[in-house]
Amino acid sequence: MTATALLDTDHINIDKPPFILVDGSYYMFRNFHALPVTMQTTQGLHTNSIRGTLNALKKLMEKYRPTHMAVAFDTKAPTFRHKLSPIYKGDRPEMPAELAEQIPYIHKMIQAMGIPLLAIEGVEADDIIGTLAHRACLEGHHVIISTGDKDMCQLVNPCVIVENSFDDKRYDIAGVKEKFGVEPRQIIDYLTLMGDASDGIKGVAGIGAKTAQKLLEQYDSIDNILANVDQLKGKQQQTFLQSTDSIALDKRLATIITDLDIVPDWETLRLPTDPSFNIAEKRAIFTELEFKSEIASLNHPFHPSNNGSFKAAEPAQNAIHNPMVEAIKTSQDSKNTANKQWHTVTSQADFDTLIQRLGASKHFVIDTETTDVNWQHAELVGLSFALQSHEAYYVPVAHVDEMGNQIEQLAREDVLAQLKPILQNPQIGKIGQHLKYDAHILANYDINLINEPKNWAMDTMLASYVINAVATRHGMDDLARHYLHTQTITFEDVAGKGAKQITFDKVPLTVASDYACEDADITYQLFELFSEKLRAEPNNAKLLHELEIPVAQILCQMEHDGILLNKAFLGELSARFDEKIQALETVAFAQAGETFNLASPKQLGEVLFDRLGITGGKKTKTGQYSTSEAVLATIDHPLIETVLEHRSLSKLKSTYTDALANVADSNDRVHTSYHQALTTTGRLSSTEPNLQNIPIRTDTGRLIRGAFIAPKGRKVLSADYSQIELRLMAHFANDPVLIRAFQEGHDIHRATAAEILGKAFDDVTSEERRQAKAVNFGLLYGMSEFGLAKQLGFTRQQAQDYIKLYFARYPTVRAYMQATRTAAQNQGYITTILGRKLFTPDMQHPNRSVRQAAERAAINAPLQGSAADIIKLAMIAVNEVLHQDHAKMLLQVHDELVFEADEDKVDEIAKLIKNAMQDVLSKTAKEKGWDVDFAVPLVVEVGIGDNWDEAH
DNA sequence: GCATCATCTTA
DNA sequence: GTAAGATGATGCG
Repeated sequence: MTATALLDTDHINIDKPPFILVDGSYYMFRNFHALPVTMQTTQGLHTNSIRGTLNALKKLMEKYRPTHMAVAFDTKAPTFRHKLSPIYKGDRPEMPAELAEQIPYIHKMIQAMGIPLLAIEGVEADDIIGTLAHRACLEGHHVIISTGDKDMCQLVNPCVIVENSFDDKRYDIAGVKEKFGVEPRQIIDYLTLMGDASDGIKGVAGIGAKTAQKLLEQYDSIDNILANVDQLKGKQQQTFLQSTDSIALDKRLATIITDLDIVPDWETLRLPTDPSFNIAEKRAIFTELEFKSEIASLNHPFHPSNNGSFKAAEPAQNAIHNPMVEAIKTSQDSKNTANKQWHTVTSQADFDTLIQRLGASKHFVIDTETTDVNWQHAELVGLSFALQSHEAYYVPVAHVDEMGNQIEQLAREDVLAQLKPILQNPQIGKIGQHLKYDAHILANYDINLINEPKNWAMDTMLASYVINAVATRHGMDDLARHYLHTQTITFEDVAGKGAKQITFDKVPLTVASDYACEDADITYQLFELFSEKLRAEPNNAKLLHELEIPVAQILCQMEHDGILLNKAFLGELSARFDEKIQALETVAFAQAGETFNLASPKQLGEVLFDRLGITGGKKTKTGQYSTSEAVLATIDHPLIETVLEHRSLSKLKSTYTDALANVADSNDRVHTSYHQALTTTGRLSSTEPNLQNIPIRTDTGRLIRGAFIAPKGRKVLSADYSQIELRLMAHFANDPVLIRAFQEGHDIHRATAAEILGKAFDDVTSEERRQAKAVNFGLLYGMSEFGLAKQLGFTRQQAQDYIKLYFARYPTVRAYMQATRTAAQNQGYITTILGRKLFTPDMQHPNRSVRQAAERAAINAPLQGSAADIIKLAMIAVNEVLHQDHAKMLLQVHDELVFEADEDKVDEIAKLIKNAMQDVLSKTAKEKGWDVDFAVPLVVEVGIGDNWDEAH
């Protein structure tokens, strides 16, 4: 019996929020198949179904603001339908393990959210929903059943609507008619006639959706069809007569029960109205699931980015939303439940106590919170501290309320004045995550954190990098996840992202304090963990304290100083380039016979290969024509030269002349950022702007280097290591021929050519030298004959022969390459000259090309990595001999250091630098306890000029 | 508004 | 063939 007959719908109050009944089992399955199975926590728990179910529930609650709700689930226990029919749902395959593991989490999550969950052993979710919908109707509620199961449409009546939040389709009475062509009350018969294999309903043979619809339109019900079976045609009549038994069974299977013996207690189906309800449980489960935005919602329930968090319905006119009060509740709660002691320090008395503890400590964590990731524009907003795990302090110094008004807090200058002696005292070690940034910020307030390497007890980012550069990225959130299995509150969680992001001073204080305290706390926990790891591997500790930390402090100084630009000159170049670019564009359009965007590879490809009919176009992996220089160079057409020149000038203008002028400060100095924990080999990288890829190869490009100058009375000085990676290869391979060539100071490429070709050194042609150079570089990059052939325009056979010849002359090099490969394969890492372990993933990868790429990287890693070690050490050595008043180290470009130096002392300074750099292994490394016996001389070439072009 | 692709710059 | 970062175009939301 369906509910309709019993209903008197006049008393239903549609102004009240509807009672929402959710088919939990449907959402669980549907989301599992709809969302990628790659959604997993770092622990490998699949979360696609959990995530999808959560989103569906949130969407429903947002939409209807219900006061009452229930989610029903099937259980594993057999139901009466199983007893009725042996095939009922019998064909269904075993539930995938990836889904099964999610079920307990889905249940736990729903319960944590305070949503009534109904799962009754031996009862199907459909029947629970049917019964509750029926009861709710009788009591005058408007009901929405959320499911994608069409069977449920039998429950639709004037007060029950079925809705699918997957496709947003709603079925009221008219909707059901439109979709199925029958009344909701006929759905059971409709299903019985046509059958439903997935539900074990056999149906009547030969009857599908269309016939079922037609029959029910004509006869209204199966009972009536059977009563008039004689009217049916021969075959159909036969089938019906034979099917009466199975029809009866199918009908029972298809009928959703609406009168189960369960009495809903409406109070137990009421949703909580307080967003902080169960917050600890919510936090716990979302943390375990690594649902960052959900955690953020808990921390900051009224943030604009938080549009999906659960907010229970309340009459709008009564709502007194006080974000601060709510935020305090949530953060208090989180502190208590996690058993953490996080404090916000706003009174002088509390701060005095903190200062006392900091001053008496051996070391502590410090972290600064600011208004900007770029230290040049950042304002200090607060500082957090940790002296032990699970305890942290946040001292706000420039927070404002949502109106932008100052809030009660200690004054920034007072706080900093009291901290300064402690922060500058190297006897009290500072611990931090990416301390270079904090050092920049504090320097802006005249506090010097880079006075001595010892002042930094640890930088957790650098420690992680030294321990294993590739296991994880080295941001704090990554480290917390990887090493502490903790999902932290991210900055985006508290401040939003993109255009809507707010600055940290506007984040409500309690939320900000939690975030900042967590950072300090996590950093302390990482410090303890990494200290342990570093004790186990003393060379890593040495790399951190004797190499990376001193380098970080030097980089801080270099970034702070910045290099002077000749902005007027850059402006001239821009104008000149622009003029030429315009002219080239006109020419290109004439040559192409049409106008198009020259900067668009897509349009250019179409013009060249489709319209001008040029053949030999190569496609990129996305299927469009490649128009890279290498491809265009093989084409003979006047348009090509124009395009290439246009491209080259556009590149120079947009990437260099325009961009550099834009990032210069008010004193015309540019401050790059060096990233010290990014590359897989130990190299630095440079961003905003990247000053490690300033042009030099072409004359036009090289002009840009002329814009890097020194102030009046100073010169630009450049010092670079000559052939450092090849020297390292000679050393590692211990190759007598190469070592002798370096010892005798020969041009190494010419010497290589002479050796391979069996010629006298002076008889080597420039073409032969070029080829030898390509092979030498190829070796450093783990070359294949294919790659070499491409580089030199050789056939594969020629390339193979050439390599063979090389290895015949340099057998030790071949042995070294093979030994590196083996080491990477067997131990999973290679080591650099200072013993840095560089892990080599994918050496056993089943995909051949991935594996070969890994092998090439493994061959290159000790060479590039050792060169990186050497120049880092050189920076330290040079810094020790340099007088800050007379010269500044400004740039590092992998094998080159760039300085500005007083003109009258520049020759003397050049000698100091050259010697410090050349002696870095024989002297500096040894002083710091690395025992390196380097077989070839390190040679440094120094240039001096009025700009970087002249100096190089 | 944001992510990805193709291209080009360096050591 | 190694290691990086920036740009404009393009396509998705």
